[in-house]
Amino acid sequence: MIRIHNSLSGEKEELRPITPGALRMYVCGLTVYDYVHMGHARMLTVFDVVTRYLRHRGYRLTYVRNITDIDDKIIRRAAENGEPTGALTARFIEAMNEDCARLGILVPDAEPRATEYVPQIIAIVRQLLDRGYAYVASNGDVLYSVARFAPYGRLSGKRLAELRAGARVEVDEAKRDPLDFVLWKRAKPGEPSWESPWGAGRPGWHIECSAMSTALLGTHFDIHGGGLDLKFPHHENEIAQSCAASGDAFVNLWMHNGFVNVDDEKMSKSLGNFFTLREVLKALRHPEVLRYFLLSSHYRGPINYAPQQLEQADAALARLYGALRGLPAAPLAAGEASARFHEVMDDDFNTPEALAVLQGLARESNTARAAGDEPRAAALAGELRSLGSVLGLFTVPAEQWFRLAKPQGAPSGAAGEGGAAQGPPAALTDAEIERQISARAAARAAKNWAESDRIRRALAAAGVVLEDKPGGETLWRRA
RNA sequence: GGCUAGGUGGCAGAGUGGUCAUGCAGCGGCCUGCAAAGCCGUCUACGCCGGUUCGAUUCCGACCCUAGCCUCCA
Repeated sequence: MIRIHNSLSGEKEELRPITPGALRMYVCGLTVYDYVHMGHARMLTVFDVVTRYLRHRGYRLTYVRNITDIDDKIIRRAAENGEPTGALTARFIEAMNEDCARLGILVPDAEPRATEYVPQIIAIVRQLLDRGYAYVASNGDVLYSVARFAPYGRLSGKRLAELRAGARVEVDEAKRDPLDFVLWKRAKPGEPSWESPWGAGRPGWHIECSAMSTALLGTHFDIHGGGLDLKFPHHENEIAQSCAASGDAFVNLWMHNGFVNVDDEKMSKSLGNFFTLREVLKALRHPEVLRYFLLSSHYRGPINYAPQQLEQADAALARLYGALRGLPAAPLAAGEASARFHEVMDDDFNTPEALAVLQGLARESNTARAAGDEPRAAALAGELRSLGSVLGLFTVPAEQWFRLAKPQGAPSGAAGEGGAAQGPPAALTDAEIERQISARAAARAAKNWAESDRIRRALAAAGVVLEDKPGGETLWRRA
């Protein structure tokens, strides 16, 4: 039984597919006017693991993740650049796809773009007008009348009166209620626009998700996800729109991933503590290190980004790869660890606990190997490998993993600081390293420890660490 | 001000009414020509004050502190 925390009830609930054996999930993706940042990376990774795990559990999951390719920020940025919005968004969609591929994010079953669903958006706006949930304002915008939707505020735990009392909502004379939000925005001169029954305009900020999820998954589906910051008002408004338009239940489970913080504050451009995925990845041995880091805390809690944390993830992951190294691929034998792994993952995707299970498996396998019980070691390593791959780990052959170098000069501090690189040690090629190891092996055979140690020190200075194995074999890794 | 999450050992981070999270770092041991890796052990953790209980880090109440949302945001 899989239990998932539902933001709507604030409690863990049993996952009960609307259609037996199948699941439909919609996740709010990116607004494409800039590069993928760490917050996006967490959202992408969290729902990637959700997808992988639910499929691993046998569900036929349809995963839809939208792309917002028209909005104020896009229009503004395109204007600043002096380029059409389409050129801007095409560029950043491509960049996003590159970043996702590097991070090992599975491609969703559909990635609808708002601009491709304008007819569906217009249809749902019309429906809301027909049903009396929307009105055409004096300025030509079509607005949603929040007061008409009784359950408004249920997801975010807010009441209309409280929200109004917050008084931080801009007063807009065209709105009957300050909390009413735009469904269809009348175009200003020079802005991209589409023809509609209410004149040339473009979709509001929230309606695209209602239109696209309905078009691709139907009016009632299983899971809707996104970052915690979308809970209000975006998801609250989606509920208001979709439920009002269809009269159906809309979404069974709402999942929200926590923020990426820096120095315990939410990452944001205004604070200057903003990191793009690209710059973070540049400092890592492999993107899997970031995945390990992201999965080492629970998806709902905050995660604090710091270079030191990535170092720890690098070391922890190396320990796992170390257990995999040098063992023949063994057929999977699902043991106690698998049962435990499923137990904790079934409980609202407890990835930190799942990683602890993997670490335990590594220790057991190492112990068996040290005792000379290679079949058992191989079986445990096989279990480790197969469970890890459910989380998207172990995409690199273990031997190769240790040949990956950790780049120098990790980005720390505020973005933009281009820390001066320390004199990087001359990188040795694999072949050169192997040659040195052969020379050292000869010295060792002659019990010439001075020469043997000299070579080892020289390699160490170049960032290569040696490990002599019992059989006389010497393994190496880049520190 | 309203609402919502949290405060765990040097660091990160799970979890539980009474045995161990896990990883990183440190220390001791085994192993090793010496190392490294690995294994074993170790380092008196659960914000503060009350309450319930045979027993609370875990349940209840008050308090302090932090973060987030209430405005675009993954």
